[in-house]
Amino acid sequence: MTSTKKLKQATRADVARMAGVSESTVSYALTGVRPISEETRERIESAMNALGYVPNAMAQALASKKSGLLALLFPVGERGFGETDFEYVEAATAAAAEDGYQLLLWPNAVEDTASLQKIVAQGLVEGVLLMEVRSQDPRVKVLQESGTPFCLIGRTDNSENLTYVDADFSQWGPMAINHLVDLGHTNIGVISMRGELVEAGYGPVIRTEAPLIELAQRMGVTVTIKHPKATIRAGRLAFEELLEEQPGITAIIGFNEPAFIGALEVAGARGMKIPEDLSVLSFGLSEEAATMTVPAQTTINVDGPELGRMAVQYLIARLNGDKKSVLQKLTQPQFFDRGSTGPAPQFSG
Amino acid sequence: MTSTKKLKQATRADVARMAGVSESTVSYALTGVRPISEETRERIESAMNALGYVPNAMAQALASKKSGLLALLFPVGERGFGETDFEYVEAATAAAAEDGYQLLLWPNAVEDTASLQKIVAQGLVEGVLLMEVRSQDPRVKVLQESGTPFCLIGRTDNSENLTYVDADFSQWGPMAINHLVDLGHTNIGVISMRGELVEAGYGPVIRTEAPLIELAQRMGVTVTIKHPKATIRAGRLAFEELLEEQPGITAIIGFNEPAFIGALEVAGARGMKIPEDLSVLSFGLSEEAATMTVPAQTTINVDGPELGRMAVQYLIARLNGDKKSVLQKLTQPQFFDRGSTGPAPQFSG
DNA sequence: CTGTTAGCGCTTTCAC
DNA sequence: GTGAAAGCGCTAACAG
Repeated sequence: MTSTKKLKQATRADVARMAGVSESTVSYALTGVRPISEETRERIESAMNALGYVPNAMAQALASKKSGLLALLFPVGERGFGETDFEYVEAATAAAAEDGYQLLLWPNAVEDTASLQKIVAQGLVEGVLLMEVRSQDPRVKVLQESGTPFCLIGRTDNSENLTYVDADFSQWGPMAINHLVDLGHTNIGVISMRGELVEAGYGPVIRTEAPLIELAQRMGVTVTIKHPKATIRAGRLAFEELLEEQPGITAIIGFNEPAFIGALEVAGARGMKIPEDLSVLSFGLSEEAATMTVPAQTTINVDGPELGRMAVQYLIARLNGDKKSVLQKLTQPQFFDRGSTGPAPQFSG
Repeated sequence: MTSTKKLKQATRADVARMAGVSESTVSYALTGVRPISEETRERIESAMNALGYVPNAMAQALASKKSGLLALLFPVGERGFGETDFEYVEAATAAAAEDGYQLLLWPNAVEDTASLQKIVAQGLVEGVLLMEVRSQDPRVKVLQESGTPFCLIGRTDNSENLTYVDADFSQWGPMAINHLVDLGHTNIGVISMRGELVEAGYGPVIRTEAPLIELAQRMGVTVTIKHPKATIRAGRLAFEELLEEQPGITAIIGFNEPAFIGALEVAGARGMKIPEDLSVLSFGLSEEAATMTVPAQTTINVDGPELGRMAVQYLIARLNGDKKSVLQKLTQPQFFDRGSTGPAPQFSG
C-alpha cells in the first residue's frame, strides 16, 4: 500500500482537555501573545507532545486571515535568460521558508488577467511574486486593484511606486567595455537580442545597450551591434556581417545565446583562436552553459539567487505592514572571468 | 502605492441574501450536487456576478478537508541532471493546474524527516511529490506512516508497493551501444558518475551501467568505464587514462557533465575531430548544455516534462481514491541526434 | 494569568 | 427543490 489510512490528528480541543485548560489558553501558549504560568505551559506542552499535536494550517489560516502562502507567478512559455530561472525559484523558496512562508507556483500567461483576478480573490495567498515582468505588464494593475501585496522580479516602465528587484542592466555594458578596453580592445562587436525585443522596448536589452554605447563613445571605442534572431543560423550570419563591416574587430559580446553559439562557430571555422585572436564575453549566460564551451566563457550575469531572496524579503516586509519605505533594488552584476577574454591582438598588417 | 486597501470579498452569505435563497442552496448551485431549479440558479448566478463572488479557498478547504494543494518536495543542494529539474517542475505545475490543484514548493533536506512530519501533519496539502529520491529514502517511511498519499519521481530500492514514475535507465545503455555499434564502433569508453555514487548504490548509475555492460559483452564490444569525480580536471585525467588503456577507442559516452567537458578538452587538444575521429554521446545532458559545445552533442535523456506530468496524474489518481491499481511508470529515453556521433574511423596503422 | 464566546466562510446532514 | 443548523479547527475580542 502506498498510503495507510489517514490517522486523525489531535486538535486544540484535545490538547486543552488533556491539559485541563481552555482552548484559548492553548492558543496563547503557542503564540506567546499573553503571559502563561510556567506550570500551565508545561502541562500544555506535555499534552501536545503526548498527542503529537500540530496546528491545522487551514483552520489557522481561515481564522487569522493569514495563510502563510506566497504565490510565485511565472508565465508559461516565456523564458528569460535560460535556466537561471530555477535559481530564482530555489532562492525565493528558501527565503520564504526562513520567514515561515511557503511558495505556491502559479503558471500563468501574462495576458490571462481573468485567472489572476480569480486566483487572488480566492484569498489563498497573502502576497504575490511576479517573474518575467514586461515593460507594460497587465498583471500589475490587477494586483493593485485587488489590493494584494506584490513584488516584481524585473520592472515595468512605470515602476516608481512599485516594489521590485531587478538586475542593474545599466552596469553590464560599462562593465564589459571597461574590461575589454583595459585589455586594449578598441573595436568590439555585440550579438544582442533580436530586433523585435528592442522595438518592443524590452527592458533588459534597452537598459543594457544604451549605457554600453554611451560609454564606448566616450572612450572612443567602436561598437557594432547586431540583433539577430535567437537561432544559431542567424548568429552565424550576424557575425559574418560583423566581420565584413568591421574587419578590425577583436572582441565580441553575446547577449543572445543561440545566436552567439553561431558566432562562435564561425570564429572557430575561420581559425580565430579564443582569446588570442578574439576575446569573447557573454551576458546572462548560465554557469552550466558557460563552462560547456571550449574555452569556457567569461560572463556578466544577474545574481539570480540574490534576486529571488530579495524579492521575497521585500514582499514579506509589505505583508508585515511596511507601507511607507521604498522597496526597490537593483542588483550588481556578477563578473566571472573564465579566460575567454585576453589582450587585444597586435595587427600584423 | 504598491497595494491599495484590501477590499472585502463577497461571501456566500452575501450571495444568498441577494438571491433570496439559503446559503446551502448557493453551495449546491456551485457544486451541482443536487438539482436546482433553472430560475433559482439564474438568480444565484446573477447575484454572484453582481457581487464578483469568488469562493474562499481556505474556508472551502477547512470545511471539506480538501485544500487542492500538492507539495513538491525537492531536496535542497541536491541536483540531479543539471537544469532539467525545472522542466519537471513546470510540467508538474501545469498538470496539477489542469485538475484544479496547485503546487506548493517545499525545499527540504532528505534527512530532515522531522520537518517533513510536521509539514504533512499541518494538513495543508493533500498529497506529496518527491524528487531526487534515494535508494534508501527516509522520507518514504514518514509519508507512509502519516497516511499522506505520495508519488515518487525516481525510485527507492524497495518500491514494489509504491507509486512512482522514473526514467527507464535500463534502456539508456543498450540504446547507446546499439547506436554506436550500428556505426561500426567496437571499442567504447564511458565517463560515468563518480565512484562513490556507484558504491552508494545510486539508482541511475547502477541501472544504467549494468545493462550497458551486459549488452556490450553480448555484442563483443569492448567497453571501459571510468568513474571520475565531477570536475573538469578529473575528467581530463580519466580520458587520458582511457586512451592509454584503450588506444583503439573510437567513441565515448558521458554521464558526468563536468568530467565529460574535461574529456572533450583532451580530445580537442589531441586534435581528435568529432565525429570523424571520435564519436561522442552524452547521457542526461540538457538541451542548452548539449548545444553549447561545438559540435552540438547527441544525447540520450530523460523526458522531464513527461515525468513531472505523470507523477502528478498518479498522485491525483490516489487522491481520488484509487487505492488498488499499480501506478508505476518507467519513461522511455529520448534520443537527440545532434551529429556528434559518426561512423567508426578506419585504422590507418 | 485564564476562561467564554463569537465568529472566519464554507460543507453537509437532516428535515420538509 | 430548498432550508436550517451543526460543525471544520483555530483566533481574538471580551470578561473576569
